[in-house]
Amino acid sequence: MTQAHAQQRLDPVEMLGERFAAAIADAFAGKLEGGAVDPLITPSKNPQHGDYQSNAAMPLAKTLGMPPREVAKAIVEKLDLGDLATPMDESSIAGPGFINVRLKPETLAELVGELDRPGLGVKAEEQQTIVVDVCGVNLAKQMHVGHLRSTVIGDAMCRTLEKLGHTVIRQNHVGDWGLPIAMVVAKLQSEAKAGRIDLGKVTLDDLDRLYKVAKQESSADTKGLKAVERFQLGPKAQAELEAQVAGANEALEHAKQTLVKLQSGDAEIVALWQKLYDVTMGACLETCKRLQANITAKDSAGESSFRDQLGEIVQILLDKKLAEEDGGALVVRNEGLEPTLVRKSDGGYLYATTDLAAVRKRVKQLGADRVIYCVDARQALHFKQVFATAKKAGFAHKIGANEDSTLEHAPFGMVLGEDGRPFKTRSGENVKLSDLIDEAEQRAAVISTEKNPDLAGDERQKIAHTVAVAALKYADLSSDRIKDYVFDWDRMLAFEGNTGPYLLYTYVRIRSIFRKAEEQGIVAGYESAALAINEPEEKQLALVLLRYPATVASVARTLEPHRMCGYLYELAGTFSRFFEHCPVLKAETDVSRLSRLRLCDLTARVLADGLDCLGIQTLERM
RNA sequence: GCCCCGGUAGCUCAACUGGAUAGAGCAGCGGACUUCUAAUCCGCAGGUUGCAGGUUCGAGUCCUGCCCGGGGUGCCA
Repeated sequence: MTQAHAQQRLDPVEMLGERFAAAIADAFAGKLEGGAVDPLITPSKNPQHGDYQSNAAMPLAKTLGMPPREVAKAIVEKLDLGDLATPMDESSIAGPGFINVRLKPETLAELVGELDRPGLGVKAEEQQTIVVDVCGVNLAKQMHVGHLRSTVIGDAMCRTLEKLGHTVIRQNHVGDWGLPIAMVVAKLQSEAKAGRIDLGKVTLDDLDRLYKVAKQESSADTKGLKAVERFQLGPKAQAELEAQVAGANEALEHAKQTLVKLQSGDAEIVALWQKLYDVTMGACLETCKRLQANITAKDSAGESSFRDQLGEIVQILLDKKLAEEDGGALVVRNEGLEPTLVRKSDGGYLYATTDLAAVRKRVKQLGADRVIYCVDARQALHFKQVFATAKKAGFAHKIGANEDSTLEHAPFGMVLGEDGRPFKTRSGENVKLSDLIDEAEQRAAVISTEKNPDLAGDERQKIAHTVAVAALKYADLSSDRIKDYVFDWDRMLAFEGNTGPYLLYTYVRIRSIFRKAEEQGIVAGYESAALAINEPEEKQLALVLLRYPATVASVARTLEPHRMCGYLYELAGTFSRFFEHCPVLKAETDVSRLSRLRLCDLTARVLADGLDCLGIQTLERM
């Protein structure tokens, strides 16, 4: 038996699918046009209906013009499930034509045994090179909850894709270029010259503050001025606003000049920019590390790295007659979309231009078959425009490929506070990601002290960190990413419900069994013990375990990590019920004890592997 | 104005992309601990899936039109 064949036998859905497909082809030979019929096998929701079911009869009834139960009957008559399942007959058909299957206990044991391998049954897919846009920090800005989502969700996608054998390249598209950055550079320069800031000691907090000041200073209150003029609010108000507007225009002009210097490689300005870059990225990568997100310096690919290609990109668009002039600017028009601005009337480029260059690099240089953007949902229109334009311009065509690489936006919603408005501090500032992690750790330490006072201080700190990060990340991953989600400390750190801590706790309980088993000297030999799936709780556990490989695949397909969370939560719950009803160490027979130990071990490994897909680490104790 | 995304139990969320009686957790009520870590488990109660039509053997899921909320919308990124 080949490895591939051994793997193929693993998933009951596929195994049953093959048998059902054969039965359908046999039963309706000559009556069905065009290829194989999907046997529509799915695990049964309700154990009363069996373990698996085929829903194929109903849609077939339509094309065949027969009553669905007749179709089901004809399928069952031709069905050869061999020794996989208990015998099938008319009583296997229910409702409008569901065909219910119950696996034999021995078959179930064999399948679980096959799952119990190093890869846990996860099948390597046809290998692709996949570029994932993650994190997306901006220079001189603290990371906030928006970056948390891109980082955590993006990293989870990457890990899941890697688990399936793909080559994943993370790209942190750092916002490190353009007028806003030049504004901060200009401000940093003037502050340093005035002796108000020490360039050797500058922190991200300093830069964040300068950013806000600079932005404030260079945004002219022309609306205010117009209002004052229109409503004649007095010479004093008018003079103040005129001064503000004049000052802002001056600051803006200065920033533009700084940008020109930066672009032309002025040594002093470039050094200041480099300072900005180093300070920001140092803090960003440190935060990624604390979050156990696998994003490092080598993944950084800032907007600045495309600065010399923007003219060329636009030239290609012109050569291909895709870009046209409109009001002095250059736009690309795509069917059903707003025009995409790729060059301003003053000759400057826009973020669409940079993103087009990035698509080209990712596909042609990095060799991406699939490019995924884990970015805020508000960018949806922007990405539609970029993708459409990139495809027309040939930027999405991988060298030697037959078709364009897929470009996908995996959007996520906002993080809201308990009041339902964007998550901010009381004073209306964005919450710093590093502060968020600090607070999560403090809260986790308090809870840990309450629940398990015997732990040593340093172990508690370690546990608090792991639990805090798990709670924070899991909260972000466990609901459908497209929706906004409500940030709630108590809920994410709760040990009941669909939370990180609950899953960690389940894992810890299993590990505890093995410590105890070792103390009692009864741990040997469970790895290869015969599995005895007899009790209903054992059976349910086995059935849930078998769904793991398909779950990994579905997360990779849909880019929805919350499916993994839902699965792991169900696994943990099913295990807890098993654990409640089926004594392990005190099992009645040696055979049963070893079998259950093996189930425990397998469950722990699936939990750990699934959490690893999400970028969450496990613990031995908590 | 146009486009995109949401609307499911009092609250926070699921529902394997059209399948059987819409499921969890919290909050409420009632049970099970000299434990394999009770940070758990069992039970009760809680629903016109925003509204109205339509397609289908079957709709929370698909199509149309409304209502509510959020977001986006050529010279910021």
